[in-house]
Amino acid sequence: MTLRLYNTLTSEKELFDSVKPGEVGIYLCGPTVYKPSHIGHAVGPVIFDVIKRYLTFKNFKVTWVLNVTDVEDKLIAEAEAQGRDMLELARDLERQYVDAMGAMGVKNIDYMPRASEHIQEIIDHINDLIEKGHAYVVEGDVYFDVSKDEDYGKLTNRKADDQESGTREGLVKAAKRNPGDFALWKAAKPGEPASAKYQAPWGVGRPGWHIECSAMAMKYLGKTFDIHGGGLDLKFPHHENEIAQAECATGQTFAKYWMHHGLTRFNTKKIAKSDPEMAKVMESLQIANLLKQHDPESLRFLILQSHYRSPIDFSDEVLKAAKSGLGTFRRLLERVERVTNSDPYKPEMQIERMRDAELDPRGRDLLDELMHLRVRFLEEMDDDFNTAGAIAVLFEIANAMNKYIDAAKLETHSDELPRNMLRAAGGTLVSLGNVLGLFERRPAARAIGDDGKLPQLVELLVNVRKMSREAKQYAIGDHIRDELTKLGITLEDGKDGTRWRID
RNA sequence: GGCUGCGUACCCAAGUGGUUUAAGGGGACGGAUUGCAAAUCCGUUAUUCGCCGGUUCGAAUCCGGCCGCAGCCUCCA
Repeated sequence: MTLRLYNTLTSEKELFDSVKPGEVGIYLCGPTVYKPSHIGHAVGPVIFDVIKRYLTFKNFKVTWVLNVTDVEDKLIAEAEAQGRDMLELARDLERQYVDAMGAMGVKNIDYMPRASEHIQEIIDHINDLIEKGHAYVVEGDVYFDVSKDEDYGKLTNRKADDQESGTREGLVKAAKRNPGDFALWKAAKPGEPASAKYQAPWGVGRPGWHIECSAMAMKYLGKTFDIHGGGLDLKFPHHENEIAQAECATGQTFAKYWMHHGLTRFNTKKIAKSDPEMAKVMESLQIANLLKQHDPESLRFLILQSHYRSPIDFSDEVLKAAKSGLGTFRRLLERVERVTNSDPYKPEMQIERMRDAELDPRGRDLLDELMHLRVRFLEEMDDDFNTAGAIAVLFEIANAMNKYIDAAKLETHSDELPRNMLRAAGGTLVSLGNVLGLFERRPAARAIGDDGKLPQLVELLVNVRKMSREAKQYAIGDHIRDELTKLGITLEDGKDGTRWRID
């Protein structure tokens, strides 16, 4: 099975062939930490987390770099507005970002370099470009000269001349040789904080946007590496400029594959801080706020249920649908746990290891079906990381397992053979889910009240209800159940008694 | 004006030339099960893929035109 991925550079799905055999280097553009992150910021990390998991699953040794830009104009302005130190504010926001990503299961980042801690590398990079005639100094600013780069525009297929003029009006510095030239270094302006001032050979100032990424990517991954990713909105100018800087400096290919994920929208509009309409809902779209009301796995599930290149229209409706869908797996795993008496979240068995002697006819059928579904899952992932297709397969696996439990009457019979088969099936479901960062642990019971007495209270009501039902006083029992349902506690009467769960 | 994408059922969404007279999820409805529910299982919900033409033995998938939506060209994941 071979992995294919869509390369923005060629606008085609290409066969994946790593630069170094068995190793993969990935660079994802991370946040500029000047405002709390919103849900859209989670999309890249979640998808690339899956990409790393899958490549690791395919036995590649993966190095994943996600940068933090903490020296930047808007950050300076925000710190100024809040009367705080720039780097202190940056660290705060970075911590919030890391916590939120961790909660959503993003845990495989190898390096999170900060721009402020790579000033020397940036200066060296700029120096290199100046020496090679690709950049020039004007009054303490350094600009990249696009006219000296024949390949400029190759990522987004654009020529500087065709771009709408006027938008840059007032922003175009007279000192620039071409309107498309961009800053590699910005001279310090009066009143700017000391933490944003660095000494460079051509004067005091700070890096321009773009240069930190090519400098840090090359430091951690080498001059040529495999995958560079980011949001669609970064294609131009950010990634175009990164390519220009890096390739003019090294004379070799920067990133082999460019992957861009779709943008998160709200009411079909991109989530953008500068949009006044969006400003009203921004707060509710902050990850920290969303995590207070929704469990992180649902958010992750929602993101992965569409293809990474498609936009996601975020809303309560889609979130609710994602949560319902996830519930199917959670209930199934609970069922597996009950029936097999083993922890499905720590799988010890997989279907691949089942032997014929351990199977009855029904088990054999399930095994065949699951083997087939497992292959389909991997095929979906091989096809440009089609997580939506992969999740569809997981649902089919869940259906097959539920059917098996029903047909073999595993909830009322205790034959060891089918239970083992179910354990293995659960193991495969969970380990495939793990490739997507799902089903990593038992969902935490929602805490309602901190005194821990809730379970006892529910048990009490369940018992009272049981007594009334035994006395055929169904009205009382139904009342208890209905009222609990209203509180978000669902009762399920099974053959072996009543179970309950909190949604 | 230039450059990108996208438009699949009530909603979300996969599928980019035949293996699909279109996966999967949510919702709704009907059935099995249940005292009744919930959960689970079975079934129904697109002969059709924005519209119009073209290429082809064959198109949701390729080409052209039109309509609609979004992104970039200015900070942006």
